[in-house]
Amino acid sequence: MVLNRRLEYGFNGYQVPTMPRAARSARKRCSPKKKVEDYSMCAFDLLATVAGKLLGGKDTSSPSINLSTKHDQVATTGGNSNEECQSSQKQLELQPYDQVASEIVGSKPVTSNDDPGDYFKEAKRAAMGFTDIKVSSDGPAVVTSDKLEKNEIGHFPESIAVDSCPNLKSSNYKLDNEINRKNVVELLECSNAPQDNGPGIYSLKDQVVWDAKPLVQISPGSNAKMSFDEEKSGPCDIFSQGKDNAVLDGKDGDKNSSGCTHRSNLKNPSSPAPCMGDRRIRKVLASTCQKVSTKWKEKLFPRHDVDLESDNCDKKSFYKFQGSQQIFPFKKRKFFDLNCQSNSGADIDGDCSDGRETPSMVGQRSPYQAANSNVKFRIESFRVPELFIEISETATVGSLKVLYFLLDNVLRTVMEAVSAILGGELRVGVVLEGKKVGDDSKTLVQTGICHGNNQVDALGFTLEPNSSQDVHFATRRVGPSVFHGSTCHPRSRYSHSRTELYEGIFDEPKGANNLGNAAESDRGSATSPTDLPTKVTSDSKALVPFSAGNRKNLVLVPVRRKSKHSEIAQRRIRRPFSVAEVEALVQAVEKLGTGRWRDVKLRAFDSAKHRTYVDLKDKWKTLVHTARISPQQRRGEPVPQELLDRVLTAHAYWSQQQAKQQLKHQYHGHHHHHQPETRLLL
DNA sequence: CTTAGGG
DNA sequence: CCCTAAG
Repeated sequence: MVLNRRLEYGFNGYQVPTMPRAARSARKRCSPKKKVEDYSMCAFDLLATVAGKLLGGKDTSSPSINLSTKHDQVATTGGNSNEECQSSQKQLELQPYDQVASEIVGSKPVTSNDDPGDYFKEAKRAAMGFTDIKVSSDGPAVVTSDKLEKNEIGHFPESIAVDSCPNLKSSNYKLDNEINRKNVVELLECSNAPQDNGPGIYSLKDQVVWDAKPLVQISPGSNAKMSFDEEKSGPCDIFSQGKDNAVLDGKDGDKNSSGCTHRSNLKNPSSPAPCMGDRRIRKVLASTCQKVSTKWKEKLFPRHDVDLESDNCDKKSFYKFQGSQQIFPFKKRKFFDLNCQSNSGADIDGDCSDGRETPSMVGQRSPYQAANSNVKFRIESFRVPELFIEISETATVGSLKVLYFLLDNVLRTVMEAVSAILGGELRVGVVLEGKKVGDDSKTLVQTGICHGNNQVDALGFTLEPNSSQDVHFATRRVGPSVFHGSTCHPRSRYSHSRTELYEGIFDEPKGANNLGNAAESDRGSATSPTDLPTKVTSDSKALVPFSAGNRKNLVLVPVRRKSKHSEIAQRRIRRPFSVAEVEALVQAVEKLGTGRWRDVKLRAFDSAKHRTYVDLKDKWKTLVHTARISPQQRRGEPVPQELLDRVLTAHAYWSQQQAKQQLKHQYHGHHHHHQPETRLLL
């Protein structure tokens, strides 16, 4: 028995802060709405990119970067700040892809006969687009999680400082301390609302961060100064604010970007972060992302005339760098396909089966330091997308803030996700009608799973951490995710049928159809994303992104879904109404009218779980429209004219009734109004 | 939760 | 189909 259903993935429980309503509406006009998961996914994507960039290095020897968070004040003073690596720091380590691949796929072939746990684990991982990621939380690192736990705020409560190499003059790099930062986000939000140039600064988030298009590149190799010294200015300019104008002085012996041969054995936490030259963040206009970059530039530096092209010498080295590295096609597309699930399902095909490409470890590493926490984890393999961030050499601190914000967010998201997802073993649970099916030895029949359709609908899977050492994650961070509906049992090996998992295959009831009998999946009780929780709910551990005087900056807020089945909303698959359904609908409406969709639903589609009253209402709407247009303009399965005629008739009738009712009310409301209601009934 | 409409 | 303001 095979029940293909769509699986939904996401960073359970995490939401990306939303922007103010006003900004939202503005943005709405320009870009399609995105859902929380999209942001999360994108964040992940971006992070992958950034991390890859940071971690990458042609010398795949042992590139690694340190991601550490400090609890203490992040006094980014002098190169000294690098005392960093305390025992508790995060370490990302890149390792040859193949090695990992074999570990994931090879050594643990997942077949239907194997432990479902592995199966889902892989599926989940794949869905996350990190098939090739591996995290090991061994070593002294693990210990650190405790600290995090203690922290009320959550894992990465405090700001993560994107620390630069020692070369960077701390005096100028006050991003962290001096800027009374209202937090980048806040700045963004406040400063935004600029003239109505549309989305305003928010587009930054959208374009740069979440779109995951290549936009940011961090090129550690050069010591260019941040440039972009913006002119002061414009209202939209959030970068030129008072002291924020300090210009980063990235001076130092610059090595050409490609040349950073850094040594540092990042693996050794105690050793100062190797700084390959200065860390420079600059804008890059990769041909592939030119458009985006431009956009970004426009948004961030509205009036800046900086000519990216003429971005001096660095440009040269930059391109060199770029060229030398292998751009890894991050199958973003695929990534999203998995998540967004095409309705037709046709879009998803074998292409996904090649989930593993050779990771290109490219780029140069730079000390990348996050502040505050002490959890360590290691990424042994990382898929590197294309390119990213870019900031000029003379950008002001203000602009840095933006970058900071971006990176911070991304990093956090990734770290969280990685930790949560890969930090521990995952356990698969089977849930039937809300109850867990504990006995794995029972047969499907015994548990009733293979029975009626109802059972099937009630079948779900949970994926939850199983690591005792990561209780923290298990309890708070990762709400059990639920794969709503799925195959009764994993079939075939994952590597080949992976895509099948993602397909929400819905076998349309052909021909004679049962308006509702068919086992039809339903998106389930997906909870709709809520807006940014700016408040802490005692049990959700959500954070207050920013509060005055609080350095803690924005973070992804863990949100506990009300539903135990924490799923991320996903657009339902399209299920065209069959003629039979239309027939049923028409009949019901003829009887009940057009204002009682609830009743219509109960009357004619009670058993069709996937047809909500709203759906029925919408269908009626389209039916009316269809009936009014010429047959040539109609699409889809043709609806008998007879039915369409009835639709028009019924529609006319009930519309009249409705008008009648309204008039009646009006009449009663205004006793002086004596217009005979019948007058309009003609 | 339902309606009613716009997207 | 989705999203939501309204009721």
